[in-house]
Amino acid sequence: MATRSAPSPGRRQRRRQETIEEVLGIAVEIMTEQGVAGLSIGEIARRMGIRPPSLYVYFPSKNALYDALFERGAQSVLAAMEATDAFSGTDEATLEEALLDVGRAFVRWSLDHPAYSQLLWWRPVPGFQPSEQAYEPAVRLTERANAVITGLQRRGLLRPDVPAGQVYRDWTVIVSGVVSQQLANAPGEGFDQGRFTAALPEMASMFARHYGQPETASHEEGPS
Amino acid sequence: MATRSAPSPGRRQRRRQETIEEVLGIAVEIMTEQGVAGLSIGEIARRMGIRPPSLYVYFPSKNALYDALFERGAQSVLAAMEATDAFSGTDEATLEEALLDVGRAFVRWSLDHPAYSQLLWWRPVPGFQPSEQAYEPAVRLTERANAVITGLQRRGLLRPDVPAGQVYRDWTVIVSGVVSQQLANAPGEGFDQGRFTAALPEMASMFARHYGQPETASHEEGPS
DNA sequence: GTCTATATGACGATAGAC
DNA sequence: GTCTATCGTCATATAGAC
Repeated sequence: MATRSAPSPGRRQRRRQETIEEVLGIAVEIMTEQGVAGLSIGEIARRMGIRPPSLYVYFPSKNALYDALFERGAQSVLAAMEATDAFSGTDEATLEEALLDVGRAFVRWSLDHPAYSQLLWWRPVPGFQPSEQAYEPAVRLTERANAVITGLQRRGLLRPDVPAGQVYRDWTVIVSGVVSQQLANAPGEGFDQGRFTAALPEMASMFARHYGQPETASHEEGPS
Repeated sequence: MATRSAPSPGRRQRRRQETIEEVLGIAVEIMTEQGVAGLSIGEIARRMGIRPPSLYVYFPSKNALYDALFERGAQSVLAAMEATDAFSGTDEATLEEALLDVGRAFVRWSLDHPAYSQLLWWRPVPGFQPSEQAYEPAVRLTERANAVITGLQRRGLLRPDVPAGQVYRDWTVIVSGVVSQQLANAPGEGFDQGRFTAALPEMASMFARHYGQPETASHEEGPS
């Protein structure tokens, strides 16, 4: 009898990866519509035209699926932040500009990806804890953001009497407050129309006045 | 045969109310342990020593239970805020003191009631929308908080060129940012040990400097 | 009025046929 | 790799004992 020739390992793996991507994409769709906790294996299978057990070939459990989604989201926000001027080495911006730059990028990403935001920044899934691997991009983001603050400090743009960690913490509080208020109270408004995102510029101005180095320009403070 | 005399309506209703309170208390316990979405009718019944269907005598559905919890939580936070100096008429505080007072009270309540906080400020339950009745205390809280800002404005403690609504929005952003960061990243630390709650005083100071009326004391500006 | 007993359908998950 | 069959648990609903 005729035997179908086996597909090459490369092709099989590529096809498998395509299916995994399809699952993740549909999962994000469902989470966006129903909330993160509203995701169900059955609904994914229904939309893919397969039976629920078939999904267990790609993900051993629902939490493993959440883990893959967490990692994907963390990579996405990290990439979005790396693309900002403030994150890419050449920063000639003022303190206020740099703060507004990173704040805007973070808030914009969060509102553009509300499902990922809920999964990453809140804990809506009872039993789920992200694995170390899934969390790693988020750790890198924290490190990079801290490095930005340290860079501002090195350039003399920050008050010397305040530790960089405090500046990081406080700007993080403000930015996450904007995200949290906008997502909770008016998630449909988006970044450009958001009544809370509109607070960002004034917040950056206030923050820069408070934590910025007053007067003294930072250029050429070498020995006279 | 002996017939048990029927309990008086008053007694019956009191007993019913006690049971409802017990259900709500246990529900809060479970939500605190497992997260808001982790609440289940079966677990409540198990802890009460009854069968799940018995609970439907008191609540017609799980969402009705969430609704009662929402209302209870909203009443609780409203009461906590009403107890602050800033909310109770006699406010002789400075702008910074008043802001810190309300911010501290709100953050403290939120950290003391993490389950209610998730239910009230985020939307962790897929199908649930609070009823108007359940939401009413939250509306009152917003009105009262806005009135506090207006009162500060009337006393001349706020910059006249900034609308009161903006001051309300921005202080809300900061306070909710503290809550969100503390609950998401270190929920066990509590108010007094919290690494993010520690940011509140400096935030109030920064905020008061930025939005406060500079110099000019507000006392006796009548005709000379 | 309050409970138990019981049933339905959805869910996450596993075993095994093909 | 996908299916059917099945399990245990969940929210929910109804019937009926007491």
